Amino acid sequence: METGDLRSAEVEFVERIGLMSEEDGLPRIAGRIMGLLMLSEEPRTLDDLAETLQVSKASASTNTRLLDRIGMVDRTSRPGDRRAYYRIAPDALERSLERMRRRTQELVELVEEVLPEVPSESARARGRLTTMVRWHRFVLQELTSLQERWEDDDE
Amino acid sequence: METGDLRSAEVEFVERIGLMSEEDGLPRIAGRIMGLLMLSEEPRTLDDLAETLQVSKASASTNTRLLDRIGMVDRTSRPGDRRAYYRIAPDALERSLERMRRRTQELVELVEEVLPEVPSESARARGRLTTMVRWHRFVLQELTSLQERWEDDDE
DNA sequence: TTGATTGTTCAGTTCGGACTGAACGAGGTG
DNA sequence: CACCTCGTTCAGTCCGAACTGAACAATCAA
Repeated sequence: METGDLRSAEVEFVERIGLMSEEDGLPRIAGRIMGLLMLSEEPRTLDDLAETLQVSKASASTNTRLLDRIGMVDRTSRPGDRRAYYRIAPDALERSLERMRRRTQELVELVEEVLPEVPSESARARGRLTTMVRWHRFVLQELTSLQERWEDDDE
Repeated sequence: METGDLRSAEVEFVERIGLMSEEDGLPRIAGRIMGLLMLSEEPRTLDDLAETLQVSKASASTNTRLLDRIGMVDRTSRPGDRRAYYRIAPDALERSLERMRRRTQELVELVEEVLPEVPSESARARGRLTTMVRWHRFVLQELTSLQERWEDDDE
């Protein structure tokens, strides 16, 4: 088990990723797990994660499951070993973008739903909302093409 | 003062924007203010916002100031009137993108700082981190070009 | 069977940000 | 001056998410 304490620069990195994740709406521990796994040469077990990050096994379990569910980490395994080994999902970056796209899409739908309710006398409001829809649709489309270009370029 | 209660579809919209903002790391009330101002034909005073949203004036004040600071709303004024009138900043959409760019930039710097600390034996980890930097740099650059294309296209 | 090992779930606590009431400051008006 | 109006700030409360300990599967081994 590749445990061992982290060096101070690594601790710092893990904490900063934890804080950034919080701003993203993920629990801090989930972020710390991501940070640690980014730095890890080998996948890590639940106990390893809990011990290295000094959090309870319950938290480690809850948060790895969360990260697994949203596709940010993968569970892997080894022959003759009952434990699960967690690693950063190979497509984690794409998943992040995917999450962003979904959020943008949600906003577009929300605005489109309210638009018919805004009286036609409210010309400024209607114009503003219409622009919002156009903008977010544009962003949505660009994010998709961006990803395609990356995938082409990456190989 | 263009007060008056909101219709139910509008209340629904305002609440949903409030919830989405929370996921973005903004207070719910800040989001509700954004939602309300999106729908408003005229700018609104602090008292108007507080009353319509049924929150304290203190909250309205704190959150309009927050939104003003991050450039999402504007304070406007009228002759012979001491009050401030708040509206969605005309460049609010660009500001959102700006915020996203800053966050991406921060992440790039963070990873670049930790990379030299990762031992050269950790080939997988180093490769992963390097790809992360490349990806986010790519996104950063694309977001900028995206905005330029929008601005050209918009006129 | 008993006893480890691994992981999940749940009840309860903790902690921090959001929100409010109230006091205050800064201007304006009579 | 006294008395508004408008807005900010601060101390304190409240609420909910995050986290933990402990109990509980489930699986394997002896």
